Amino acid sequence: MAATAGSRQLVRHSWSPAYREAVGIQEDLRRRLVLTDRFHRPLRTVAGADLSYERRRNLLFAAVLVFSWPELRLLEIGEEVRPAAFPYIPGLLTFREGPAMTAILERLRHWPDLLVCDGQGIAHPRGLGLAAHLGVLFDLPTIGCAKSRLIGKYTMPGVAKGCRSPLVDDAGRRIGTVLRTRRDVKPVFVSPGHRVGLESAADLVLQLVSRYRLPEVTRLAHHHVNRLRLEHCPPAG
DNA sequence: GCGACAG
DNA sequence: ATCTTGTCGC
Repeated sequence: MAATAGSRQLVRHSWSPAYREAVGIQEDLRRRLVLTDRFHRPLRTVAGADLSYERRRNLLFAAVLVFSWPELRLLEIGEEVRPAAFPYIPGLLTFREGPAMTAILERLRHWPDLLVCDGQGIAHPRGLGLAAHLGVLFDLPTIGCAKSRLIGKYTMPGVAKGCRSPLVDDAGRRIGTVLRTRRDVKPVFVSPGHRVGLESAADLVLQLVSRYRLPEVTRLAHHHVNRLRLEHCPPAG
């Protein structure tokens, strides 16, 4: 772990650690997490990040889309295409997706006030899912909005849009919110990343939702990486 | 040993 | 995440 000058990423570490080393990195970065609302300034821009994977060529297609807040006008698209250099291991997703995401963040011209990631925030075995991890590396306010559970217990929230129930860890501490973003549709799992409180994380995600299950910023990022993949890997070959 | 397991 | 065919509904 080292401090860095001349870049937005304030902390650096290996992106190809052995399992035990990766766990150590997460445990270390976890101590730097800020779990209350500490935005650098009032919200003016919000970004969404997502990634697509092409098996045959082992390629990752990542994108970060920056939008104005609250109008959600698209301001910038950051992209990165590169080989996957780390396998998917539950609990170590950041080591697979992190390199592409950090490369994009380093190049953005519009630095977002908030980043929403497709994955967990603190709802993670060591309290440092993808969103929390990226937040600490850049001291960037982040929220994790995952489509399924990694850890934690919960009761299913009501079927109406906006219904929520707490996500709780084994020690009984609250780690996130199971949020119904659309009537009768499977809820999302929201947890704070960095510099955002538990309640605010769910509130913000709900504000970012329109008529679909996922918040607009990650939904559009998802669309974008799929387009990006099709450009590089046309259906036929 | 078994079950669980973001993307 | 991807792969993969059909199916159901607005």
